[in-house]
Amino acid sequence: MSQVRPMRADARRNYERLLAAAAVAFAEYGENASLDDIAKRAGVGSGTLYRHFPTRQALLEAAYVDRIEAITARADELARELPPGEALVEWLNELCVGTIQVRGLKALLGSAVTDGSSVAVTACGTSMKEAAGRLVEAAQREGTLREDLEPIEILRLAHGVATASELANGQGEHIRRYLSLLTEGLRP
Amino acid sequence: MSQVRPMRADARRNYERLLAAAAVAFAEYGENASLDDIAKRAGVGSGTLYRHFPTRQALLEAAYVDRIEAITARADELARELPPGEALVEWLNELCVGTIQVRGLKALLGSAVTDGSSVAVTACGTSMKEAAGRLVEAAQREGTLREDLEPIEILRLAHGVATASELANGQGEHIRRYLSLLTEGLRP
DNA sequence: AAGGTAACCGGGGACTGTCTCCGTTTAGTG
DNA sequence: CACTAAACGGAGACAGTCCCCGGTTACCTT
Repeated sequence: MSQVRPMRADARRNYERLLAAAAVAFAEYGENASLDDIAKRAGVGSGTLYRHFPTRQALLEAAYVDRIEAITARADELARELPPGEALVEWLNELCVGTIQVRGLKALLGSAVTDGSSVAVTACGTSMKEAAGRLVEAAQREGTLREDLEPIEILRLAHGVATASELANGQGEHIRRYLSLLTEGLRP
Repeated sequence: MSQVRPMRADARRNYERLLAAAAVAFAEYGENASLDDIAKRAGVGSGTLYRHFPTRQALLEAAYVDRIEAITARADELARELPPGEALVEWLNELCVGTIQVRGLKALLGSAVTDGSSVAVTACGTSMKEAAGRLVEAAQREGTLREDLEPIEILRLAHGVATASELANGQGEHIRRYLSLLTEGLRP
């Protein structure tokens, strides 16, 4: 029932070009890069862009799937290398760093963990939740993480930490500090 | 040396109208409300708007000064009613609620605690920092708050909590929970 | 190999928003 | 009342989003 027919050659070519151009543009100008400009860079008309990617979100997600995959893969890598609690914290740290440094990624990850967000981002949203879920469960089993925390809550809190750190200086220099404030609490 | 001459009557009138229209528009459409539309609602030309408020930030701040004042005043009120530690937490909770519920306020408060933000928001930024400073210092003296925390860091973290809570469902229902996760830490 | 057709392309154009410029109006003064 | 500096306002230049549809082309079929 799904579209059995493969993409026509020119369609696929333009799709790839758009993706490449989008990655460059989002990295340079952030999530609000001009879509028409992206189309121009890719050497296609804006109509073509909007046909392949109906929304900015769709393009954003497509341009960053590989990076999302890298992040989720990193979760399992850390799980093998470190004790559960440390693995989780380290992963959250790297996640926050990526969120801030890769312009445009923040918007994507944000809507990925937003309740009731569009269907378009469900794909990367669920894989992030699964990756977080494995680390969270392991840490809870180990006894270094509260039992009542959902994986998605951890992701949201990480997003909050990234936001707070971003306010500090735009770079991610305060991530480790704010992350440890979160894990340790604010009491002496 | 400052401008001794008072505003011309028509100027003041338009200024007030713009402020009122801005408050309505920001509340309705959020921080990205159309500025030309605000001018139209106020019954003035867009040139007049831009003359009185050169940037969106300037208008945003002017429209919400009273609310900022209410928030800072609330800090002292809570300081009188509750023990320092509880006063701080309660204030942060109310701050987060306001941040989320009053559309447009988030952007303002965000740039108010951003390092190296424009001079335009310094006014409300410093009064927020002072209000937070009083609560923070009292709590630290009481021994219920880490010594190494700066007031502005608390404000940034509160912004992060508001962001995380906003991701959950758009309303502020998770604020109390995320705030207590922050104060208590993530360990069991 | 040629031809038919569904899929695809591209950019023109309508729309919305930002922000400036400058001719016109008006409040306040003497 | 007249004069002037201050303030007004809206047209218009510019940029971005997104749709629409006449023209093109890749991929079948025979």
